[in-house]
Amino acid sequence: MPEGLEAEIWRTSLEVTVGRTVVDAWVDDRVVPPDFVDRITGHRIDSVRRVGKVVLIDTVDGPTIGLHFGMTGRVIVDGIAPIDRLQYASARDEPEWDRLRLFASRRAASPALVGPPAIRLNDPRRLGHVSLDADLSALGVDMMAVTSGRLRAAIGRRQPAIKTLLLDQSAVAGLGNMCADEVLWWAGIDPHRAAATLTDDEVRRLASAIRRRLPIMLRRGGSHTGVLEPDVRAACPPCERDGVPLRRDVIGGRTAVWCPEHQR
DNA sequence: CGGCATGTTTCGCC
DNA sequence: AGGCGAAACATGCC
Repeated sequence: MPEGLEAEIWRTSLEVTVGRTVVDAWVDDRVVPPDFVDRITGHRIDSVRRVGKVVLIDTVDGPTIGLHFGMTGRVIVDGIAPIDRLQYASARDEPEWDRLRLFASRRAASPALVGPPAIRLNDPRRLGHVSLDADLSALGVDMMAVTSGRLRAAIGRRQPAIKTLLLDQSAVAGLGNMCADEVLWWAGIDPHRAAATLTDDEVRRLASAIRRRLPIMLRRGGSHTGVLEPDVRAACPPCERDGVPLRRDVIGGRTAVWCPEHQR
């Protein structure tokens, strides 16, 4: 999926739908609960939230819709895609990739007045899904609420590589593969390091990198706007900090890009 | 054509 | 029991 930053961008763009009433929905029932249309039709959108990488749409006296994006899911609001192209997904907008279409109106249900969908979830690979009243209690501290203390608590005595821990949504919710590499680069920590071996100072640096860099990447448009942007990840040029060639290693089944000179 | 991809879940093996 | 890695999922792109 898109990472938490993309979810946050979509959450913001979905705010224009607050106050509208869902008058109809179309679903791909392979990734949407079978009773979705019945349960959601007629309910007014109350608020839009983000938890980790999940966008939540609360309805008045109805269920909370959860949008889970998988690797290639994206949101289109009133025909506008806030993120036109995901790095590793298609630039095309194929209606057949729609998994959810929500039709909404500012009045109570009157299908005759309904135009194009207010909200579309478009996902070529179909690794995403839609939930109703999902249980998100297993998620760890949200990426935007990380502090050194909370990060230290999330690490505990856990021995997996720190890169793996940052991707574990039950430890820290919202970081994905690109942001995890990015904050480790800024913190100067080798992604292979066993999480529990990080010193207090290293945990502080990591928490600080998360707090400082995420808002910057959010402003720039998402997870792909860091030092380790996609071109850099693919080519592994010299590190912009110290000139030593970047390296690629598979850690926890995911490609990690890092600098062997300043990340220790 | 082969390999890889901003992710999550499941399965089998220590 | 618990942790870890590989595989599976599904499809487009380079």
